[in-house]
Amino acid sequence: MTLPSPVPPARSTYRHGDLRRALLEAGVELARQGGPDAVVLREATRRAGVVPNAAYRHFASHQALLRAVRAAALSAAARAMEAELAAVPRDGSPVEIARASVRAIGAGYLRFAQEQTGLFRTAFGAPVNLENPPDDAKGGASGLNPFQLLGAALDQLVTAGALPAERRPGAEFLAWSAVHGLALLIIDGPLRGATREQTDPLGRRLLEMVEKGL
Amino acid sequence: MTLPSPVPPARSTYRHGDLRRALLEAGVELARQGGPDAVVLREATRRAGVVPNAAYRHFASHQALLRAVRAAALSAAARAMEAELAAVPRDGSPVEIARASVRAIGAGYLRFAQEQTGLFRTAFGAPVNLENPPDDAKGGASGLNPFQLLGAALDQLVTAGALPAERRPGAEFLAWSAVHGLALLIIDGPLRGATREQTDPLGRRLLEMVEKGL
DNA sequence: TGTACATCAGTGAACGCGCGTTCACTGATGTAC
DNA sequence: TGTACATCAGTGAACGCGCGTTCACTGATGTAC
Repeated sequence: MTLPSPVPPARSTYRHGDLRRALLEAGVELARQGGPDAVVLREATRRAGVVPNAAYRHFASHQALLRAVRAAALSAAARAMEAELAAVPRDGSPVEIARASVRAIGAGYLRFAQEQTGLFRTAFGAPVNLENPPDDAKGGASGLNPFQLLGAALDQLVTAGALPAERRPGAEFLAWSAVHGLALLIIDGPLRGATREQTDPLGRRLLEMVEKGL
Repeated sequence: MTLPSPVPPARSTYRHGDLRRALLEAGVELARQGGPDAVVLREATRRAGVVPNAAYRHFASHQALLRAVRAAALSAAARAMEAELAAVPRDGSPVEIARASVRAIGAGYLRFAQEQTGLFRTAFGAPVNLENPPDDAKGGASGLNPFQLLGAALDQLVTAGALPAERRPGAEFLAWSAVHGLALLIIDGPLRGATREQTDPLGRRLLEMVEKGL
């Protein structure tokens, strides 16, 4: 999974200037194109126009680089969800707004999975600990990670009176399961290759199912 | 991810006898312990007590071996689900039986994910084409693969009158999403390390949500 | 304002690793006469 | 029933690959006097 590196970025000075950022950005780009397995330390240094071991001035190991990339991917996901959330119309009853918010979270998640599959895989594909996210770039603008965003939306649902408080505990796991599962069906499973025209209605039906079933 | 091979199985004869089966079984064992990435051709030959390239008499490539292992994992999943299905009590209204069957499919899937995580990952972890399963070992006793088993249970639900026929199309994707998502949350996500006492109720609530929301 | 020096970011070369795969081979087995 | 021979399953040795990581180094930068 090693792609031909682009332009060896001619460096006038002996020092690079901001190698850590350059490596991280290269790593994110690799993840975007090929998921977590494509985050190869040597390739990142190639893209930064630097010798392989130079990476060790800024990351203790390949794993450390991957962790940083994962954090960035998680943050990108959060931002995608916040964007969807921001588009929710504010005029309407609290219940309507709360319901629309939950749907927006789900839709944002699905959209991110489809449009940024590599980053999605990197953020959510393998062992992920959303309770203790890495320090770098925890969330989006709000500072919340994707899981916390969903939690907040569900709280809103309770406050608005659309979800009985006794059903709230654990509800994020149920909602997350449904949406995460559909995302994977679309990018890896039987729905691979389906068009947005086919998957969007499924997404809506799924969110409807969650709303009704919670 | 290469484990120390066990006993070099002393072979009296020059020929192995049933190397294809031995390689496949070794591959399945590797998958069981470490998921698809642990299915390493050389390690399988080591376990079969044979030189690496001997594998090429029976599998065209590493990929071909992996495909066969995946098929076996898929079949194991189908059998786990059928086992759960067989335990559904047959006395009761058709609606009750149909509902219990759908729940059994879901419960079997979740159980397989928790008890045979490596095989689960191998069967469902990465790109999977359940429409055209490989020829070897398509399903369990019934010959149906996991996805088809779910479809059959949903059909039963329609026949029994518990699910409006017009909601049937695509319903397998919704149900599968929910269960698949929860499985991943448990083995990879925030629910990793949770006990059965914690996850079982979540599984029940999830299946309840699906039933109500479909 | 100019010079000496410590710091430490990036260099250059090399490692061991296990992998999948190719080649020309050898010798056990089953078949035809 | 015995022998000659073709088949083809498993051997032995070797490949190139790209990876992560370690070592001793060099030379640009910022700071203290």
